[in-house]
Amino acid sequence: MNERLQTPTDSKSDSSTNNRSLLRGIEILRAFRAGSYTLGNSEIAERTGLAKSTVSRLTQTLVCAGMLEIDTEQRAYRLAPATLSFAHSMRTGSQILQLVAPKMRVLAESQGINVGLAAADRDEMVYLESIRYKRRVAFRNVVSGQRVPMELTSLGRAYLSTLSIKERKPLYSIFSKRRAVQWQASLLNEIESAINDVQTLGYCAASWQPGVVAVAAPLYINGTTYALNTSMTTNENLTDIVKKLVLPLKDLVEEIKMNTGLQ
Amino acid sequence: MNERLQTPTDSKSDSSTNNRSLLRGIEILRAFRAGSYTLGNSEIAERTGLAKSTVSRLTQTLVCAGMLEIDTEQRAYRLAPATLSFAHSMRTGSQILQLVAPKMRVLAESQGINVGLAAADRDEMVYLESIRYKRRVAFRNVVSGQRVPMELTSLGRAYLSTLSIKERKPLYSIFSKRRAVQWQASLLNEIESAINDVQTLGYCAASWQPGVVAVAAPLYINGTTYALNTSMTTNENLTDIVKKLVLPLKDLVEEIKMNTGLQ
DNA sequence: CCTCTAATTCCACCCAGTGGAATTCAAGTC
DNA sequence: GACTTGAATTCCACTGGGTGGAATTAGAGG
Repeated sequence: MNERLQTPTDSKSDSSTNNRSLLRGIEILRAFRAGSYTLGNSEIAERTGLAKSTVSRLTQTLVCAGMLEIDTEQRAYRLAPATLSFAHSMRTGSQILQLVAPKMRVLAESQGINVGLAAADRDEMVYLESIRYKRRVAFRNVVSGQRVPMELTSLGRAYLSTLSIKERKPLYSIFSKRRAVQWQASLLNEIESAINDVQTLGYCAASWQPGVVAVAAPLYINGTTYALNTSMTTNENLTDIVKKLVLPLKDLVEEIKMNTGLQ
Repeated sequence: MNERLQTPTDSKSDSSTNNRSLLRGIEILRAFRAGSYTLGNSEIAERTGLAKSTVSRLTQTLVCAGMLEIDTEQRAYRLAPATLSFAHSMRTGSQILQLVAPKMRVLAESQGINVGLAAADRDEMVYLESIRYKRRVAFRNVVSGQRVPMELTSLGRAYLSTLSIKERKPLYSIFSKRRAVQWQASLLNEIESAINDVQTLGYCAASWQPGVVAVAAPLYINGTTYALNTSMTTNENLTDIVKKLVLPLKDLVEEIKMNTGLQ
């Protein structure tokens, strides 16, 4: 059964056994990412490359199914409340989150750092949870479900380090297209070096947002690979900060492995 | 275009224009509700009434699409991280939430009560946001996306009050099946009386969980109906408490209507 | 090693889904 | 009010993708 488990990127390729309409319907839902809260049929058609008539029919079906709703003002579709409840049952049911989230909270509080847990979704990382240290509740933005680029973040690179070269390849080709300029210049090297770091030191560091330093490590539980990170806002030297972040991260990883009967 | 907007319950009926496979795929996802975090193919087949071979193929497709993942331990499927990111983009993009959530927070804080915003999904209500007053952050459970029964809650009844009799009918038939005993005895009367309350007083009250009293009012924005509620934990007399909850609720509704160019 | 259950694959049937073209709709614009 | 424009929907003939039942395989437990 394991060999049937899909790696993030063969999603589209494997058109043999897959139900075309269902794949397309999901692809339409996926078009509603950050920054595209409402979409019209033609824009969806453009993004997904589907025929307009097909999109029209599928969006109707998705409305019926309660996954989309119509924004009468904007003459467009948006994600329906049902999508929220999927996230809710996923979060409340997730054994990993149940186990790890409290420990993350404790660590964030005691060390004064941010702690995050993410998983891969195709070519991006998705936060399952992220505890931001010392943010006023009112200002705390919801990060659960937020996407960050796999190729730039410590989380993403930590995840990449767990893949075989064969699995990495298709992802690399996506990255190189998306960041054509940086790729040859430095990005590929950064990633490979980060992967090496994880394999030798157990973690990697990155700072993809100015003033924020993060270190991350992979976590293999129940056949799924996650990535844990610790981070903080700072303008100090990167290497100094890393020291403050690494030990807490390693401790957390160890503690979690203890609790899961070490994989 | 408006008449194409689907009311919650004709979801399944309208098999004419709809894509069967896509509907079925979504229905499979919907089987993963609270309490069913992991499901095997046979259990899914049972719940959805689909043929086992069909379920097998569709779950494979959903894994491919990144909506499900395989739990190797449990020999079953669970919702994938991508579902979280749908919720994220829905929440961050929602104009209503952007507008209302801060006001809800202020109200909860100033009045020492809980404030919630929900929308209908078929025969249930789904919380978009719920501000719980005075809960330690660590104990605060995530409620966004939580489902509550439409027929029992003030939220649900406030929503029902906005529907035409024709739209209510199919929902009533669901409720009467689900709560066969209570329905004839009292439930139908309670609901009708609540609807009447909303139409005359602008709100309705209910206490479906012991020790928690809630009042709710409908809210029509951008062609979609939401419901707002205020609630608190108490063991005082219901009617006394209601007074404390009603004014804040009405103020909030008014304030929101002001900001949306009153529909 | 055998048994039992669950999951997957096979297969023939056939209708559901497809995309292009035509039509309808909504909203500006003169 | 008629015209124009862009989008969304519906129509239609074609065909290949999806279906469910039966057979097969895989895995877990005794």
